[in-house]
Amino acid sequence: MMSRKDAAARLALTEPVEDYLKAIYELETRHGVAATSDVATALAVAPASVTGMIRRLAMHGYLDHVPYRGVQLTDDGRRAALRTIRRHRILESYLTSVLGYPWDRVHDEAERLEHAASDELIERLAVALGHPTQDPHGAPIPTVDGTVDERPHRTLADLAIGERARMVQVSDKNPQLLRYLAEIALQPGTAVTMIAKAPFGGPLTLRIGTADAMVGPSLAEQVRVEPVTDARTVPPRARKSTTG
Amino acid sequence: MMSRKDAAARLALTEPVEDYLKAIYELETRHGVAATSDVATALAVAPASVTGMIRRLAMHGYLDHVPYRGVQLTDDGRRAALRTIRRHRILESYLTSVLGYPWDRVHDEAERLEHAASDELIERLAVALGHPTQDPHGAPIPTVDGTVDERPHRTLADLAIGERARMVQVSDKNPQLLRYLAEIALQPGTAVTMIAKAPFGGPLTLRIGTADAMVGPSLAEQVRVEPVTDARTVPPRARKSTTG
DNA sequence: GAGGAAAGTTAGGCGAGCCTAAATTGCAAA
DNA sequence: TTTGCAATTTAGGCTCGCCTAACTTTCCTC
Repeated sequence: MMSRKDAAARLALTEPVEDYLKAIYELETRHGVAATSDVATALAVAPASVTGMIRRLAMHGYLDHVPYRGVQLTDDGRRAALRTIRRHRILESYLTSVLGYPWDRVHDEAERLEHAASDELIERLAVALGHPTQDPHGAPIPTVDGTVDERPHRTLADLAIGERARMVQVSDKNPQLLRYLAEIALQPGTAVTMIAKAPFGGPLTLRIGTADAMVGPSLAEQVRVEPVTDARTVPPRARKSTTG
Repeated sequence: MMSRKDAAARLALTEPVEDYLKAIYELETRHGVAATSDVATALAVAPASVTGMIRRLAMHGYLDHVPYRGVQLTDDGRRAALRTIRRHRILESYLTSVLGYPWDRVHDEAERLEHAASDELIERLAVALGHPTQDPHGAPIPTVDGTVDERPHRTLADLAIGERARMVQVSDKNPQLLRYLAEIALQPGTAVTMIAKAPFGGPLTLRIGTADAMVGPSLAEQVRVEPVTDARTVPPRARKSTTG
């Protein structure tokens, strides 16, 4: 029998290890529990590989694992995952705000840099940005001590006709979607009004500023919104050009 | 028999591969040829590990290897090495000039980032810096097409008494040395005059600006200088504060 | 020229992460 | 309750990059 304390040395936070913890964290916040096969899909590896890594992560106290039942992050695991996510989002913010990257191309770059950057670098970037609270896609940036505001949000598809809302977030992983949103000028902070919904899950018509845009239902499901509480649109943070 | 063309696929430029090519390039420019044991020392691995990697690199056309005689980079190998060195030096420049890193702490950070950064990122940093030609330690930055000015320079220890010279370069790998140089205000572009040399390889006295500084002979050997051709000191490039 | 030290290579092994194929388990529908 | 499928784990194997130990080669000295 091998308890987590028998582990010879602390597990090094290698690139694969950080990627697993991040993926498990994201699945856990979305579905409450991370399934082996979902982790495998997220990381593009075989399910058997996930089982192997899960065993190592659990042995080192990052996960609680009940065989055949799924995994849960421990406090240690959650802390490690949030550290990686903070790095990722700060990097994305810096790349867009300071270096002029378009928002559809920052994900892959941040994905690689997040494993190589030191804590000092990340904090210098955060300072240069004025300690941003959201990344360019509207995702909240965890603090250094590991707290995040992961409120669930409604999607664009949930809006009733005539309802007004403000876009708050979109996944950073779909460049094509991001390019389309840039085209119709829909970004975090933008207010939208639902104009019309075609029946049977057909396209939706949105008013964005003074223009109308037609969007498919699958797109609408990927865009998160929140109610507009004040009269006028207020962007959640200062934003620079993301044209590249 | 296996020629380099039989290699199934192109060798991936992984982190170790880039490190080996860079180390071999640096040894080659210093000593004409890279010895297995010197590569091993530079990378802190066992000589047998170097032999193994050399075989792979030679098989893929990055090196010419004559067993027991040492290695030479091919054009492909030199190109790959210079690409990594360019990334390293641009990163060091950005970290000091834009993010305020002290020059004794940029090496390790750049060492990790150089493997993760995309070409696009490196070129954006170069643009932001105005296409610098030297890094903070005075090392020349290779161009995108792989050319560098690697002129050999005399060292501070070579100066005759009364001789005036301009510091051009110092290794980025010795933080302690770099901190001391910062303390006596000696950096690339600074003019110095040799005031006195103690006999039997004793300490040297230098005039830097209006102050005199005593330096050991081993330090003096690590600082490269060139003759001062014009009347006044001209820094080779705009420089920002490196206090951190 | 011979001998030995130093340098380089070969042999054999290890861990991390990945794979496929073959069990095993859990769940849901009949 | 049984049965079958989907999810998961185990078994066994691979490559990369590293190691130590044992060997070969080179080269320097006598």
